[in-house]
Amino acid sequence: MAANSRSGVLELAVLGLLHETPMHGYELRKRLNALLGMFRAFSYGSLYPCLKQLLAEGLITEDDSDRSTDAVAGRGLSGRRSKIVYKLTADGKERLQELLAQAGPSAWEDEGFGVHFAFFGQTRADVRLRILEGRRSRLEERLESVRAALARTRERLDGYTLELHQHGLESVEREVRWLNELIGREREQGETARTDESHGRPDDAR
Amino acid sequence: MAANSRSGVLELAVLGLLHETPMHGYELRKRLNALLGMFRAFSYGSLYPCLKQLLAEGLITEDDSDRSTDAVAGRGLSGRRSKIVYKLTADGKERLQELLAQAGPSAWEDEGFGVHFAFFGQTRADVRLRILEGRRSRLEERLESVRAALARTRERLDGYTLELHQHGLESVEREVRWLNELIGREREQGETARTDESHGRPDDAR
DNA sequence: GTTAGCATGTAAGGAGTTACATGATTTT
DNA sequence: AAAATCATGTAACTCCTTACATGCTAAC
Repeated sequence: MAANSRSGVLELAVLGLLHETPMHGYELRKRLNALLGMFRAFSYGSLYPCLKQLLAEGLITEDDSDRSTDAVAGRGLSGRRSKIVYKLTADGKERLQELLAQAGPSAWEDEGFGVHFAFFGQTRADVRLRILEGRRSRLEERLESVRAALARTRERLDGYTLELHQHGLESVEREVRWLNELIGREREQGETARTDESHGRPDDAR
Repeated sequence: MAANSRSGVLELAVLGLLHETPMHGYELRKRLNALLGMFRAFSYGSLYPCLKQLLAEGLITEDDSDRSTDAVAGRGLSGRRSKIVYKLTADGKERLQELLAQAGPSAWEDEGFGVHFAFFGQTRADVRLRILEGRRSRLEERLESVRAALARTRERLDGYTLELHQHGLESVEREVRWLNELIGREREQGETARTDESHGRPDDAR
């Protein structure tokens, strides 16, 4: 059990992308930043060391399947190819499933949520729901504490500080509404699935 | 020129708060996190070393002005008081003005913007405007690149990824609208001030 | 008198960036 | 053949957090 901690976020993102299709590092980084859009961006300085480590742990391997195209550019036995295409190993796929099944704080805190959400397509329905609910209650906690702080200090705040807090609150409130919608949809889906599965319509727990 | 780089964000926040009123570290941290609300939070592990360094640079000093209350708790000549109240020195005030006058990337990138905005009350009007405009164009760049990436890859995205990008885009668009409003107000104010100045009443150079 | 919270600090380390170094490939 | 951009990698450094260590002070 080489219980390893390699940031979590990057690992999940890399494994998730490589699961869809094998790629080399340079392309991986571009796809990564396109996928994460507004939420995050990684540099080569973090991506390559991560790949190196995943390789060392046997979660990914160099993909030699389409040598044909690379053989020309390859440098025989002497050294490195100019492109190194990585793909998941069986262990890597297992690890990915493990990461996708985690519905803890790492999945709903600011750093992790975007990445986990981006791979919801590969995530089990019940895990999706728990992550969405986890994030929602996390945000609601934050709302409460900021509202309380605001109420306490309202008088002695200048206009700009007030404006900042107002905008912050509204942003988070907006995200909560978004989450509510998503959660609603997930529950509907869940019910439909369960109904289809049984026949008429039994009950809906919750 | 001991051209020093101590993160910027924390330094500004500490100097800004201490300029309003002297405080000890523990209280400073609470005020800091209340002030920054949703945007950031600092732990003691970063605050105390920062205070230590600011002290070493002579930007802040221990404030012995209200000994009266502390004298009881103070431990005579032998050692530490239980509370260490810090205040700005003349150098510290100068440094604060320097930081508040900076209208560069550090002021409009994600990490810095919130803090700079929180101290807009102490910032010159022209600097405020440049920071707001800088942030706006930064966000617009981001919007463009994400929209472009979205247009390129729209077909092969699953629903969740699309949803994530959509929400991200809308959040940023919302912030841009907010900035537009603020910029509009700033310009109005600027004009009013200039009009007043040019004939009616003299000026108030802050 | 003991728990809870105020108050200060340090050491180790996590997570990532910047800047650099190097070379291959494509475009102009 | 020069310039751009693709591609891989490393070393040093930044900024911050966690966990620990310590003691005071107020409340119950």
